[in-house]
Amino acid sequence: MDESSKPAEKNADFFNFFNEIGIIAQLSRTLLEARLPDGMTAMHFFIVNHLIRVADGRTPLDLARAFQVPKTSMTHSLAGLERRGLVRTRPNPADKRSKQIWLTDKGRKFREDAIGGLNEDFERLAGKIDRQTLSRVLPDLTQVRKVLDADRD
Amino acid sequence: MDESSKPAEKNADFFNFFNEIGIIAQLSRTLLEARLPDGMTAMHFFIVNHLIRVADGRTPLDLARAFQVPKTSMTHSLAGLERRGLVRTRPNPADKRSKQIWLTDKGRKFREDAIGGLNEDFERLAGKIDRQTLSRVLPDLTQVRKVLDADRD
DNA sequence: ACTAGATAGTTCGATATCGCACTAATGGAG
DNA sequence: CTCCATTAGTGCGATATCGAACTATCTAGT
Repeated sequence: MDESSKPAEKNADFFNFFNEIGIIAQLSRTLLEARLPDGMTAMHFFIVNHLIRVADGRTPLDLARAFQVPKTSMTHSLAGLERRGLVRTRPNPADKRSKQIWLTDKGRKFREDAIGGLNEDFERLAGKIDRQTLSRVLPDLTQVRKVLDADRD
Repeated sequence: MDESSKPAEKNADFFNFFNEIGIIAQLSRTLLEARLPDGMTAMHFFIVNHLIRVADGRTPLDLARAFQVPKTSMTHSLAGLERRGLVRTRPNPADKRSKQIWLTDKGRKFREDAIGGLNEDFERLAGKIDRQTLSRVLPDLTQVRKVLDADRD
């Protein structure tokens, strides 16, 4: 059996790919969090962003599923957002066990400020990362993401 | 000023790129952690893997820099590895403030077991993700990673 | 050699993540 | 209608992350 047929060699591309992905994810998360008010996490931003991009009034469980986190984690993150006045909670009229999460004006402003800051970062990076590179790679990333998403069952 | 020249539109590629990266990173981290013994984190694996790929005897600060985490976090992660007997700590002969981290046999086996499990995952995914796709995208990811890495200063 | 600033690591406190067990409400089978 | 399995959310405990402050040691400038 020659060296290159060992699984470790054969799967080196997977290993390297996920390794680079993980590093980029961490560095970009750091960029994002540097643009957020003190004590706010990337998850707080993701939740607010999701509520704008998809729609207000999602339930905590909807959000937990959207980000693939346990519902107890979402309870905690939402408590932080509510304590800071970025979202408001209403009982779900269709299900008394459930809640709906609505953005406040303060929540919308929080997102706009963060995105404004990020755009500064992106302008700076645009000199060193070709936008074409990103758009060329994007479809492949999307495909990988979909496969992984479908695989988790 | 037309719509597409607004920063939000102009930087959409950055946004989408980092968004996909973040999702893939989280899904792949979940895959990894499912292959680790109970209570072990992805960071534990990364540290052990780094010690094998680069070299034994790194200091905690070396490791903290390599993973871009605060040194206090590294102290904690290393304590977990040492408590489980996967690494051993020696005083650094060249600097009495410092320590060296050495792998134990148990640590090497821990890594091999995890990689063995991951290879099963990769074999399964190889049916749905073309290895060529990964190797095609890899150079671009590496470039982005290097730019981000150089940018953090 | 002395001293001041830098560096390696830890401790501590605050917050985040997440599994388990619990309550309340729902909804389907009979 | 009555059960009871399922579902939405929370409380709690264990562990993880990380900034601030601290100790010990090193090093550069004089």
